[in-house]
Amino acid sequence: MMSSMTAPEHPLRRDAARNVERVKAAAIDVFREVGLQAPLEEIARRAGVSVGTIYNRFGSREALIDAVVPDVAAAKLDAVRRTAMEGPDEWERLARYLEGLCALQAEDPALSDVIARAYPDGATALARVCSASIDHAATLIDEAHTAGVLRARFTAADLPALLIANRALVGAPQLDPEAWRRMLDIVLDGLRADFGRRPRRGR
Amino acid sequence: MMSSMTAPEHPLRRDAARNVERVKAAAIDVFREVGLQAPLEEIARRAGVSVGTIYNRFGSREALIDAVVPDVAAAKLDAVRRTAMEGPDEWERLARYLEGLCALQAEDPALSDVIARAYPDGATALARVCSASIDHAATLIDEAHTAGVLRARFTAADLPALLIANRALVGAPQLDPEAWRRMLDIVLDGLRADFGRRPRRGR
DNA sequence: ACGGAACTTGAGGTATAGTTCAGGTTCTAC
DNA sequence: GTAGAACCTGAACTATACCTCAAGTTCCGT
Repeated sequence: MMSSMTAPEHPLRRDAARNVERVKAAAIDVFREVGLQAPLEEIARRAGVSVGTIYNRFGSREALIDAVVPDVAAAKLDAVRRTAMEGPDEWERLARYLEGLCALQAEDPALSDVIARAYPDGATALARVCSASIDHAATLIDEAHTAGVLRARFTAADLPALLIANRALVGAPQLDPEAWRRMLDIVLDGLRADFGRRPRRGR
Repeated sequence: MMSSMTAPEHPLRRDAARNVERVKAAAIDVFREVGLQAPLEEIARRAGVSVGTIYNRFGSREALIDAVVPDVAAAKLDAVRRTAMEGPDEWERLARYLEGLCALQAEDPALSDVIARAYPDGATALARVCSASIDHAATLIDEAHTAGVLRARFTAADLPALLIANRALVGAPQLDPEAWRRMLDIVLDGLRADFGRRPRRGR
């Protein structure tokens, strides 16, 4: 259950504390369903409080996101990380990590936004969680380069593009829900070190 | 210059005709600058008329788009097609066509929407132009398959995903303006027929 | 040069969503 | 049991953008 560690500024009145929990729970649900830009009205409705209460308790959407998303995100990102690290070699670990991130995006709009860094600037706790994930990916990328299994031109700086692109795919209602996976397979093939391929770029 | 062939229903009054042209010109500009979801108010402002006039003359945003975008889109798509057809072989023609489409998306938000099929359903003339382009791509894909230079699993059905993903890249202000090109290079490498690559998918 | 059809205007109504705050309610310490 | 702080509510205001229509303006044939 894990007590939600928001510093006990001045002990909240009991009803207020209860509302905070209700709002958090509702926020998690709604964010998961529609993404981080979900209307606060909907969260309030779901929590059985008025919007005013959300502003009273959290101050802003950013703060609500920052109070609610980092824990969830960290847990899921960590699960992906752990799974990926079971890969037998540098390539497989990187590939599984990227695949894990993309799969997370496909199954959870909130995480899709998080992973593509589509969240308000003020969410600093969330930014921290995100950085950790990116750092980890950067490490995997380095290791893959060192092992010579990753195309040389691909760097950690190209990661956001991959995740932003995938966010568009998983969020496109017109596409087959598995479309992202086919694209990712193509990208992963493109990412492997070039086994005697002539470089493109005729002009 | 090419007279804009909108059937002369009942000959428009001179001032009205002039406004139609102004609105069209403004719409082309604004769509190019911000995409097909541009506020009609902005187009009206730019044309020096009121929104009412746009509705009077075109009836809806869809109709305005359909009156203005297909010509422009057809011309640009055709240019890309022609350039691509100069490629020396099946692969090069396909690669250049895809690259051309993506480059169009990068330089023109309106076309980015068109190419990713992000326009209202009612724009039937535009849909026709789009279909032509997709048909052409499908042909290039077929030919590449026949020539054995394209990974077997990639079909014309995967095209929209590529273009939707690229739209996200060219529209992401946080990314390097050349990021889409690096991703595309990776994808193109992934698209080439597998020269003795072990297939992925360990699990 | 004028009458009426054609055209334009822009304010107003709709809808979505954010954000605030005066006033009413509820809790809790005493 | 009650005072008063803490809390909550929801209407009100802001902003964006769509779409409409009554009233006013412009054009053009005669």
